[in-house]
Amino acid sequence: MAPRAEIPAVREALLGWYREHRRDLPWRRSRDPYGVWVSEVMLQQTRVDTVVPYHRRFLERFPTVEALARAPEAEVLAVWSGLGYYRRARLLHQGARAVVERHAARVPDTFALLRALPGVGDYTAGAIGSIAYGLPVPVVDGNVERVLTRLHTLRGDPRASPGKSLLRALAARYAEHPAPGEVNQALMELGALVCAPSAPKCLLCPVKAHCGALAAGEPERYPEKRARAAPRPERWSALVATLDDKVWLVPSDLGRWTAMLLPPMVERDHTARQVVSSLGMSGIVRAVREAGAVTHVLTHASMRVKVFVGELLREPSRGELVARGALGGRAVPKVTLKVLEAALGVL
DNA sequence: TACGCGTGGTA
DNA sequence: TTACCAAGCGT
Repeated sequence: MAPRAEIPAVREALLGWYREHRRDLPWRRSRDPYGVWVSEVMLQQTRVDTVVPYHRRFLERFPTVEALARAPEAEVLAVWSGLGYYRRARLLHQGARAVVERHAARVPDTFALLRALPGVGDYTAGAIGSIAYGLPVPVVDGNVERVLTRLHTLRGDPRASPGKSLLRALAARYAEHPAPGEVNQALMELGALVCAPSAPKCLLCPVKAHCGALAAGEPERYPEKRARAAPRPERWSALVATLDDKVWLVPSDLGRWTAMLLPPMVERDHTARQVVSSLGMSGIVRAVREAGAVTHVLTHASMRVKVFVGELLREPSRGELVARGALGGRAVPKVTLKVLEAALGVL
């Protein structure tokens, strides 16, 4: 099916708008492929405003791909702490090591070699390739998906085949241009600032004259994506055990926080007596009492965590005692901070 | 293909 | 408040 919108005309209007309205973002101030790579991984499923301070800190701490490759994973996770989707950090770290080993510490400049790096999928390979190296390759993220399905009135679920490959082919035609990185960023920027999921600002849109969905009076009908299941409720009990000014944390064996530091916790709705027994802490904690509850919502689960506090009688043989002031330098997810705050007051 | 993976912003 | 969902990836 031939798209209705004329691609060269849309692209020029889009580029003109982008030159005028592009946000001044840290990773747009240079084309350093490593800096672009870090930004693209951080931006996966994460808002720009959230990423900005993390990107700055990350590049201060790991200014080059070699510096990142040299670092222990725990340090990388510590800098990533709070950003979420921690597997991204592990894969970026593995990717940096792969670049040092396979490509003499130079971020590769072909789509295929980028795509072969850990944590780099079609989107990220396209973004690094087009933005850092000017390769005429497409990107299809949530923004591009929304902008192009609306412009070209593409029906059906764009995440399923054949919608996915049609969309990618269409985006590839937009990227056939001397400045593919600008075109790709312009498509994403329009999706972020104007062509929003709900209440799009069509009156301000530089390509409104070309938009099939607007002409039909139903821009919000697109994209026709499947609804996501609600997070399933989970009931947890956590025990915050203290020794002087330190708290006892253990490396998590949950997939979502593998090896990151959490208070001992169990997926049960327990009493104080039960949580001590269930966690095998009889004989090493005393004065255990309930200290409230916290809620932590993830994509696929909604955790309600009952928080218990107790005093350690001695140093445990596993896990580690961490001073409250030292949490900032460690690999600690938000749920740990929430539970500790409920147990101990403001950290 | 469908699911698991964090966190926070917005309506 | 609930629901959606944001510059996705790996399995």
